[in-house]
Amino acid sequence: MALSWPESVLSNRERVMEELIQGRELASQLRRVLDDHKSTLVSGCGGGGGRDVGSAEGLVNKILGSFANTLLILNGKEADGEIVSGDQIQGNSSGGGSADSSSWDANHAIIKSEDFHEEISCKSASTLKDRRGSYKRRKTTHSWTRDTPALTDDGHAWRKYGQKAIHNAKHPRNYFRCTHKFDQSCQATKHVQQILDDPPVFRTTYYGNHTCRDYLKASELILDCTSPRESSSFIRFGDIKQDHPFFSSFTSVKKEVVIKEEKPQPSDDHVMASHHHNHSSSGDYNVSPHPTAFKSSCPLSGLSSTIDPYDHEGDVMSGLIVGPYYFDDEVLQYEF
DNA sequence: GCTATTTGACCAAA
DNA sequence: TTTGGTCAAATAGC
Repeated sequence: MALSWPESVLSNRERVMEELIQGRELASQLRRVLDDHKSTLVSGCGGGGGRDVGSAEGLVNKILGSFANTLLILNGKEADGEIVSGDQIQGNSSGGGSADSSSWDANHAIIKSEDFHEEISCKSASTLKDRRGSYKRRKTTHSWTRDTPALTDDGHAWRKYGQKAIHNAKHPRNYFRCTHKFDQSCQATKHVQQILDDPPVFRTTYYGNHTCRDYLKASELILDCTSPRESSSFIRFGDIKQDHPFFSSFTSVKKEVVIKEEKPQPSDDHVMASHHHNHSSSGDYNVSPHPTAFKSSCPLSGLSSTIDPYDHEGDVMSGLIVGPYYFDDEVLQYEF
C-alpha cells in the first residue's frame, strides 16, 4: 500500500539523509584518493597510480549514484525502480573538466526551509502604483535558503530590482524578482547576499513559487554539454556594481541528472519557439555570460531538462526541507 | 530607442 | 525608531 505523500516523504527522509551522508563520506574518501594520486604524479612515481584512479572512479560512481538516488527518492521515483546508478551518472558527467576539489565541498551546500506556509501576500492593486515602496513584509510566503560557495544558476531568469545594505552584514543584499513578474504574473523573488568572505559563501533566499513558464532553463540545459567548470560563471560579490554589472542576471551553466517528470513537457522546438515568441525582453534570457559556450553541440545522451524546481515547490512538505532541484543543482556542481 | 541596472525614497513590520 | 523590502526615476549599455 502506498503511503500518502507526506508519509512517503517522511519515510524517505531517512533514506535521503543516509544517501547524503554516504555521499559525503565517499566524497571525502575520493578527495584523499585524489590527493594521494596528485602527490604521486608530482613526485614522478607512477607506481600504484592506476589503481588509485580506478578507485577514484569507483568512488565517483558511488557518490554520484548516492546523490542521484537521493534525487529520485525526493521525487518519489524510487518505487518505480528508477534509481540511477553511479555509472549512469558518470556517463553524463564524464568529460566534465578537471577535478578541482578546492572549489567546492558538499558541506558548503546548505539548504533549509524557513517557512512553508501558503503564500498569501497580495498587495492591494489599487494602491500599488501610488505607494512607492509600499509592500507587505513577507511573513507567510514560504521561503528557503541555499548557501553556496559560488553563485550558481537556478535556471530561471531574474531581474534585479534592488540592493540594500543589511544591518550587521558586511555585504549588501541583492533583490531579484522573476523576469516574468509582469508578463506572466510570476511572484517568485529571491535575495542573494554574500555572508562570508573567505571562503566566499553566498546565501540565496527564495520566496514564492514560479508560476511562469520559463523555457530558458530547458533550452539552456539542452544546449549545455560543456564542462560546467568551464562554463559556469561564478561571480564574486565583492564589487558587484562596478565590476560585475552582469551580476544581476548571472547564471551559470550546469548539468542535470535525468529525472523523468510525470507531467508532459514541451518539446525542445516548442521550447525555443515559445521562448522567442514570448519576447518580454531579450535580456531576460541572457542566462549565460558565455553565450559561445552554447555553440558547442553535444548530444543530449539521456540528459533531459525537464526539472523545474518551482513546479515542485508545492510538493515539498514541511519537514522535508529540500526541493529536488536544489539538490540537483548542488550535486551537479560536484565535479570530478 | 529599448531594456536592464542602480539607487534613493518610501513604507510596513519588528 | 530601526530595519528590511519594494518601487520607480535616473542612468547605463546595447
